[in-house]
Amino acid sequence: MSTKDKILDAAEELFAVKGFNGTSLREITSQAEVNLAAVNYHFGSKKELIKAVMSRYMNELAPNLEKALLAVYEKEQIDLKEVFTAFVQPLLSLNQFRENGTSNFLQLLGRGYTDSQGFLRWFLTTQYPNVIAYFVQAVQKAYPELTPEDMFWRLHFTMGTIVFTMSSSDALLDIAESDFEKQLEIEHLIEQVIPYIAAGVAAPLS
Amino acid sequence: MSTKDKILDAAEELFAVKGFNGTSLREITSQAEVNLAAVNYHFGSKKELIKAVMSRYMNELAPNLEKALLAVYEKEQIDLKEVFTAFVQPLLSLNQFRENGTSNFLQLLGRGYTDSQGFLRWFLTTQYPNVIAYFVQAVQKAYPELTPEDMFWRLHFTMGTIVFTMSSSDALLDIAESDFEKQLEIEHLIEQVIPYIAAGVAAPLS
DNA sequence: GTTCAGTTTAAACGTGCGTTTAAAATAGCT
DNA sequence: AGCTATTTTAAACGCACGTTTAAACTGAAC
Repeated sequence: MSTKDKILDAAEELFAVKGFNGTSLREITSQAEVNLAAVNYHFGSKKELIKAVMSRYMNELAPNLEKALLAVYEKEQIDLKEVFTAFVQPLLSLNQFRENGTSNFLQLLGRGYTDSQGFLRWFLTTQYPNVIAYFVQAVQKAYPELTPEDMFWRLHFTMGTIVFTMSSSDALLDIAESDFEKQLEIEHLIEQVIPYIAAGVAAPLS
Repeated sequence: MSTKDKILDAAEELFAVKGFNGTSLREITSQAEVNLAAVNYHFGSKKELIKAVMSRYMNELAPNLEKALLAVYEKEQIDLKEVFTAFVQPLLSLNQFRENGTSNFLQLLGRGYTDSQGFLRWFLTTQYPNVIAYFVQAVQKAYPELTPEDMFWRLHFTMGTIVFTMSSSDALLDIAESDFEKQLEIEHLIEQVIPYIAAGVAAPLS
């Protein structure tokens, strides 16, 4: 495996667990068993490394997500839950792309939103605008009474739910397992969250 | 104003905007116009300062919150929305306690959850267990069909929504204001979020 | 006026960070 | 084999951080 890939793999894992700010290049290169300077040689800077880690996933995920969301949009009648369910398969298929792919990616997403003040928001909206556009389209068609302003807020609330849940998903799953004494996986978490956010977005207008 | 209070005020403001990790003691003491060493003299360490900032709010908030939640619990019939609405007055009254109190506190809450890996969760559950207990009690009475496991997940999702929304509330309100061309306040955000989380927690069981 | 606990101050300490440097090692090509 | 471009390496750089030190200052008590 190339030095570049070794760095990407180690960085992905550590970033997911400890956040971007909380992970040093020394930890990454130590876990990857490469020289410290290799990060700056291959990626230029820590910030570029973060982008590279995210891009590896987004380039895999975005086409699948766009396809799934468009498919939902084409339907005559859309249930809001279908819109959110459209995310499930593309996300779960990340497990075939990389080991622990789904969980790692979602955690990275969470880290990116809460760590480096808005950088990831910029990255996603500028680099992958179609995903967001198709998603909004589908929600609008499923729930046309929703005003743009209500939509704005509810989608941000939804983003918050996802992002927070996923960035602390390891801890949550641990607590839940010890509390309820059964083994839980990320799929279980996804199953739980979809009805919640679908109901939230579909809440009656005041 | 005492040095201690000057430090607490400056720290609160900076922590809310830039997070705990993102704020250095030098920034705090510079804004407070006190000597750098004063933090360690008066508080012992940065971690203790963080606790002190949070405690100042929680000691004010916790009694009001407990009272409001107990009042809801005493009712014969509880609508879930009432449980969440019980938070509103105690939270808004923080604005009389300190300028920008509501917004600062909610942002701090968000920072605390996503910054320092679980420290705030420990702090809240051990130092203010009644708030959480009364809240769970009320939800349970409002929606008795909810199993403990479903309750567990939905309350964490709710926490995520609140915490994420509030930790980025300044940015969100800015975007919303420029998009919809009207002036928005934190109260507006609270109005929006309550139907969302109430519907989420009340979602039908699958 | 002296004493003394409490407070403030400037300076320094040690540590860990991201990044840079320049030499050494490696791999590809003729 | 010899040259060249790429990659790896050890070491150091400069900086910012939280914390500690010890001296200077303050204000009330006697």
